[in-house]
Amino acid sequence: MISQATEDYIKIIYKMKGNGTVTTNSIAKALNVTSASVTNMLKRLAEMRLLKYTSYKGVKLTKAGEKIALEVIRHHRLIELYLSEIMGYTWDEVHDEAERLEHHISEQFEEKIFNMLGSPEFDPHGAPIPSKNGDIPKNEISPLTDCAPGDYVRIERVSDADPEMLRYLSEIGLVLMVEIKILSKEPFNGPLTVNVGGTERMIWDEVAKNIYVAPVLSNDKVEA
Amino acid sequence: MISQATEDYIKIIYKMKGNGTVTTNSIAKALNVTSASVTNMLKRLAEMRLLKYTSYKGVKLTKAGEKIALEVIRHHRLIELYLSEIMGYTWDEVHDEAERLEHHISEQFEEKIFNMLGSPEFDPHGAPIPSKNGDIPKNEISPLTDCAPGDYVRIERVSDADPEMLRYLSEIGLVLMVEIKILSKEPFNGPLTVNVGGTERMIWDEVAKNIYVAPVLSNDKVEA
DNA sequence: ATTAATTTTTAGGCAAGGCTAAAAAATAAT
DNA sequence: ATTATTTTTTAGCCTTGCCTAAAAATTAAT
Repeated sequence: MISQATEDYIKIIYKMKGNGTVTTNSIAKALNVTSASVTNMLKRLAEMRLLKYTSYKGVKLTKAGEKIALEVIRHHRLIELYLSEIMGYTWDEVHDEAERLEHHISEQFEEKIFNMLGSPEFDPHGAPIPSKNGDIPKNEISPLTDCAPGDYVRIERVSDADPEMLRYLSEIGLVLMVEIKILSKEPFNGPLTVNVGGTERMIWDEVAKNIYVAPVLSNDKVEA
Repeated sequence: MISQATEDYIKIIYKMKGNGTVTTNSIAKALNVTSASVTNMLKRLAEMRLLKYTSYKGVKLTKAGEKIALEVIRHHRLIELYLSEIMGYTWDEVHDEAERLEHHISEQFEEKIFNMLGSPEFDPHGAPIPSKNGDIPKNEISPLTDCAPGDYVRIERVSDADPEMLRYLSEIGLVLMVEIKILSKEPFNGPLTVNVGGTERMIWDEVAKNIYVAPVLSNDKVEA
């Protein structure tokens, strides 16, 4: 049996591999443990052949490790969607519940909710749900912070990490699939002003960082 | 935070208090650990004031311990019912899944499924679901083994421990709420013959032990 | 009432997964 | 090219929960 701690380490390492080298320190921060604990654990995970670990250098998941990461992430996102779609959770409530349950559901449970949800590809925050064999649904998105005045975009994904932030976002109407128009943008990571459903809103960096968008073609149908 | 091991010990102790003294050995057998491990754990649980423990004598849950037991059992039975009613599990599949999940759902999750199920009182095997404040729904049932020829009874509860047994029982039509007539019973724990939906069946001790029934009044409505 | 059998506890260990404090390595700054 | 700083690793310790083997207590049997 594979422990919860193991799954947590593997998952976080998988998630961090996007932004540069995965260091002992960064793992420690992400998991809220000391670096010493991380070094210790990395050695054991390397023993189990879930990752390659070279002292002082860094860490890289093996195929086996990546498989586990994707399974856990699949669980997490399916559960989030299930809680939201079937059980009436709001999108700020699903993360914490999923974070625990992801380690404890059976394959059967996974299959059942996958079918009940109609083979979904994205979770309530727009994150892709890895398929059973590890494929990740693609969608072309870019950070809201990269937008320029005049852009007309649709919100395709938000970070699920901070419930407070999610509540704030729904309050001001920034939910998935909403289309917004960028009105202005200040330099040096300054705030954007956008039009959301007729209302003008200001979105500063700390908020914008959590939002990913895709361009909307003004006359979708015609150009498709 | 209260560990899974703790919950498992407390739950099993609670369940065993019905049949006489709860001994170190009986706990060990039920949990599939050594007696030495049990002694060790009991000392720690006593420290936590979840039970009273006197060496060589026995063990008794405190109010606090009992509260935990009831919470875990409530979780277990609500989850079993949810899996069966909402997710389409069969009654032999629910126990194992519930056994894991019972330790990891939130209060919110508990409340949601409780409401989705319409404030249920019994799980798919007829076991009572303790209420939030620890009350246990009563129903008057007796072991099938206590029946006498001529009795006309309804199956009100079955043990959920053995999936194989549960599959067998459904196969021969012995499911909850089914009414059966006792045709004969051999002495010395010998087999019973019963009439189940028109078919005559033989039920021997090992099977009958798992079944609990309540008498059916031949003309319910009139006598009620 | 002893002896025999059973049950329970003690003693000592082990693996997971944390921690702190100190040492060592790598990186940055003069 | 040293010195200073930051990062990482070692070393040693702790708790939880499990184990085995031996000792002690209890219960059963003569």
